Amino acid sequence: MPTIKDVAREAGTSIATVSYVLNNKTHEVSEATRQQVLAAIERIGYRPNINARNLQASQTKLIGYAWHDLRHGQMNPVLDQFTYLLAQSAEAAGYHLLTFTHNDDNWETVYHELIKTRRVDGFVVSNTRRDDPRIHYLMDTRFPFVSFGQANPGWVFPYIDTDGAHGVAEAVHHLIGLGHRQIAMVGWPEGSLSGDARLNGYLDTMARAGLPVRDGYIQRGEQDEQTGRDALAAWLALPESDRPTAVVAVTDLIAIGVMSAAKEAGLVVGRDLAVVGHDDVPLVQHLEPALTTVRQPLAEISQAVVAMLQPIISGEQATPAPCLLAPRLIVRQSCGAGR
Amino acid sequence: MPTIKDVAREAGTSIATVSYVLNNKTHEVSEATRQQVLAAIERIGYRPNINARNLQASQTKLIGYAWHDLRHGQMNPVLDQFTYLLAQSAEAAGYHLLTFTHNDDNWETVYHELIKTRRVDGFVVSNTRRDDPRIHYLMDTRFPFVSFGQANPGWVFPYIDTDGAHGVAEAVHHLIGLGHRQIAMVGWPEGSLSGDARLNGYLDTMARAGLPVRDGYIQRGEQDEQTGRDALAAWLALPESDRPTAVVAVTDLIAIGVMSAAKEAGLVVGRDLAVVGHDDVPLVQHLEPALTTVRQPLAEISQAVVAMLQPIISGEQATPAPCLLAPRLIVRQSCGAGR
DNA sequence: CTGTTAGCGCTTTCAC
DNA sequence: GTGAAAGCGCTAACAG
Repeated sequence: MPTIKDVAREAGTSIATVSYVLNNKTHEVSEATRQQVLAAIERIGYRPNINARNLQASQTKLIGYAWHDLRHGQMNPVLDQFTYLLAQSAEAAGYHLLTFTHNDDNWETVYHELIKTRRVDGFVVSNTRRDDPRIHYLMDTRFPFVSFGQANPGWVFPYIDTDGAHGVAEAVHHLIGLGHRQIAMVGWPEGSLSGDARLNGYLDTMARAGLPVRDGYIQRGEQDEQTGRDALAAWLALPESDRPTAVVAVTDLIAIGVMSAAKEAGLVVGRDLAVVGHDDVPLVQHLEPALTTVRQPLAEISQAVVAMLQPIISGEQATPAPCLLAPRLIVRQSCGAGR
Repeated sequence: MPTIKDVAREAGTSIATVSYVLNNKTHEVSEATRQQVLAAIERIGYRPNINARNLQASQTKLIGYAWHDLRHGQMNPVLDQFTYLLAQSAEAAGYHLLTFTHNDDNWETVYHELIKTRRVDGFVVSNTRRDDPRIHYLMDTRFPFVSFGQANPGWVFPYIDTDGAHGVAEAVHHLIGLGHRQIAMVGWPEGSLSGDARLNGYLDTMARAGLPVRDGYIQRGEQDEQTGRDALAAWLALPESDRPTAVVAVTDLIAIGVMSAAKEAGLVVGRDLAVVGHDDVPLVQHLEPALTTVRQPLAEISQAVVAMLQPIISGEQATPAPCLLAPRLIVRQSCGAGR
């Protein structure tokens, strides 16, 4: 592999000069020598050794990103997509993603090792929760990081997040615009950051529109299809005039459960019952009817995360202001054409 | 951040001695000084700078892994899972995964850059196909890599793969053992490496068992639910006595299509029709009935891939012998209790 | 057994 | 405008 020395010899200059044409924007090099060096580089196919460069600059141009846990046979299309987009955004900014894994027991060691050996320049953490120990740890060590997702209201740290309340609000507005007045929601158990945000979006919008949230309109459950089925059963158990004509689900998977159960109960989704999901995960566009859903702006988020991380890494700014990005309602057929 | 110099000063030795206790297995250091150094390291919380180490060893301890393409709103739980396990296996071997992205146009530049700048020590490539240009390119450049998946029969390169034929053979055996004689298969369009392997497993086993593969028993289609639905429709169109009593699908998603359509046609899966899927993707254990399926040995594969890559990276072996790993049949309820 | 020293490949002062 | 040289933090001959 050719080094900078080879280029210098080939171009008949010193290695310093080669280095100058390679990167020193301010340092002037005569056009003649510049061309000479460029030609030499081209001729021998030289590319600077990143490792050497990084050692000298004491950086790595690597962003650490912990894999979300797949152990429980679950899946998380949103995070898969996010990770992919994050890799892209990082690359666009001259970084690469170093993905690593850890479990509940050893996570601190893993982060600690990555930091102390200077393996990465910073971290991106996702899948956050209240009292998230990783965020607490990173705030404590003052190592550069940005979070996709919030933690405790009082904690001051840089994050980007989807404006969950806004997204669901938009969904509810859409349903109201379609003529619905009896709108229900099925969410996650209390205590989830994004789950609560989405629920608040529902509650706020209903309140502002002067629509009642009747008893039983709010159902909760884990992240699976069954939760949607159970919710529908509960709604069906209400007096007929009280039953919701439209429902919004905290995720697509739960919306799928609602739809399946509705079909089995003889309802036609899109006509008898409007359903809105959340996340626009793969395949929901192929459901029958295609699912109207709230799509998180993952591409924008991943870009914002990287953009926010850069000044922190270069030490320009300790804690940039957090930022919520608005999701977008993707209207398909599951809410029909209105009442 | 403390460096080796700080440790040396703290321990009252030379930096060489510190380096010796840190890693030179053969070089003897007196127990007294060793303890001294260890204590100093502990005291100041020193960890060797990976970058400096790597520069000196001209290595990176990074394995490049290109993200599978998620652009088309599809998902690939198998590769998600594999990537996660690969990261784990890499870590166990002292490596980390550098994940990167590329598209059909720029892939060569991306690989070239990664290689020439010595960003990674080697690659793992997955999602391979016949005439795979990435494999061709990597064979050509002689840069260390191992593939999860095969390419052209004539190409000599290191790979690990699932023994697709074996897995489906096991599934068919299982069905035969349950008393089935009329077994059909729905696969991918001709030309897919793993699709063809799985189909061959079916054909071979049927032939050896002396069972006929009737007209229409082999259905094909893309990787979606509809393919399964179409297949079932085709089988239902056969004369009643010719209809398959059991079917194996090339993937779980297609099996799900078969099951849904079967239910809609009034069949009870597990009693009227046995269904076997492939891959054991998340959620299929929660189907009704739970899907019997062939699970690829992804953990073993990821370990084998890393194990195979190591000697190649260290230049010990250019092309280790490829290796097929047997999948495992996960028996659940979708084949019932036998006829 | 321990220390001195020469790099790994690059960037960047500091002279010329 | 160009080059010599001093590191970045570490490893590994080579002496002693």
